[in-house]
Amino acid sequence: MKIEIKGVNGLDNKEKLIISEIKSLINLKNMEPGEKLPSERLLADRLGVSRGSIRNAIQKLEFYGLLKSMPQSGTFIADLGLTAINGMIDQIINLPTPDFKSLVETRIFLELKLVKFAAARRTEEDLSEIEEVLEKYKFKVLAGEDAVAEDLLFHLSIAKASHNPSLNRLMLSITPQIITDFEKYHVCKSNTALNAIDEHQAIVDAIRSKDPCRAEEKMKEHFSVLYQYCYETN
Amino acid sequence: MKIEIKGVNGLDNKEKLIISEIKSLINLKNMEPGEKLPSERLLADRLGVSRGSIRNAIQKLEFYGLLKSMPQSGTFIADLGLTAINGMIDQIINLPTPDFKSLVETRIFLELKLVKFAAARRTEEDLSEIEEVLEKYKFKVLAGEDAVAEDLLFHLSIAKASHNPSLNRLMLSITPQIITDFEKYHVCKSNTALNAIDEHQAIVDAIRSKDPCRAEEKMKEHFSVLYQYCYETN
DNA sequence: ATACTTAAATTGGTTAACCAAAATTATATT
DNA sequence: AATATAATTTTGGTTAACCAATTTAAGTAT
Repeated sequence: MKIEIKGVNGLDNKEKLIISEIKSLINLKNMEPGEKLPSERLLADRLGVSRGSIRNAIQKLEFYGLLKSMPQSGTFIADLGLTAINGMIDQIINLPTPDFKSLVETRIFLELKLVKFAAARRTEEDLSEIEEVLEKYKFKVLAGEDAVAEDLLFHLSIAKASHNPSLNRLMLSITPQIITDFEKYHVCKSNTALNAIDEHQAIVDAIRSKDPCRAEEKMKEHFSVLYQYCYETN
Repeated sequence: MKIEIKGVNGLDNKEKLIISEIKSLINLKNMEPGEKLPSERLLADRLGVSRGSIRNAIQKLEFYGLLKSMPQSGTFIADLGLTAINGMIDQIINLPTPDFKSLVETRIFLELKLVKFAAARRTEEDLSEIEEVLEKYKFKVLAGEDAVAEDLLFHLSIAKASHNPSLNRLMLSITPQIITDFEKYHVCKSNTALNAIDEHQAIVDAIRSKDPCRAEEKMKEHFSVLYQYCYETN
């Protein structure tokens, strides 16, 4: 039995409630940001839920950098000031689940930058890794087999070579959703197309030459079909 | 007692180990992606750790869209193919902790796009929300008070108006780290500067006029000092 | 044989008890 | 009185038992 993974991000109602309650408590106690949050036990008791639920909610807020748990010490609030904390939590709670178009838009935007950085900053090791992945991709395509995974790894290897962990992280987090949506909407049947090989090769050549502009240009060409799909419905 | 929140992202060694073991198990059993992961109990037993630790690791991978837990049913692997799963997990485990420069670079890159989208897509409601936040910012600055929080909320309100949840999410996740690093490195003392008011106002004007190019231009001006800081050390 | 019903087993989620490290308080020593 | 030391409390992390929904298997009537 297969199942669809969707709504990767986003919080369920219980998480939203607990996070909201935590926010209220921070305000109520007029806590100094940078100080400790009440202990998990106290929070659990105060909100009438288990510690596990509290820990789960804390982990979500840790992802956004608002909290940080220290073993045997406590959970600390980011030193942002109450106003900022409130504003951020409100936005986090109300953040809509990204739709397909947002994801595609983000991916194109991201990858055009990532490939520029990669061309500018790639090491010899990065380059050989990219080329290695490309070879595997070629092999699969020429064998007439499905090469979605190899295509994905090619793009991820470029993201890695960008040497910007922050952007790389975003790339990693939106990639699976895009891939699965792709297959759902049947947007891209060209993963096995032969011309994609040339496009990939052109990108690698630009990266090898350390030519950011050309790299971006070639990536844009590679995304042309996707680009149209994304903006024709505007 | 205050503490510094750092290394927001990134996994600790135990998490890395468990995730790595899960990867091995998926490969060992040659599991079909899209299918169920072994149950938490079985994983905990197999890896010699508690279910809680397994659940923690699963939640991390859920963030990257590789897994999805369904109540009373099981944890499902994203339908990406084994090769892709392996590649992604390897990259996730080895993802470096973003340094300050990466974050600043990402923020500038992000916000230049977010403000363009905001100018193109903002609703009347978005606009009045942005203007409201700006007024609060002005008030604080003119009163000679610290306005870091209000500055932050201004930028977040623009991010929201971009109507791209995916980019907005990234913006939210890097913001606290940047703010705290700012104060640490003393990069920007100009948060209370009067000229920042004019810069913010110019950005809002462009958004009101639905002029994406001008919005981006004004945002670039607003970031000029930061921009220099980010790239002068190149 | 097939379709339907029912009972047992499995699952992720929840709760409560336990652990070791850290922080705090109390005590002793100079 | 100030400082160092030891006992106690508090903390996040871990483990184990429990719950309800789901899934699977067995049973039964058609």
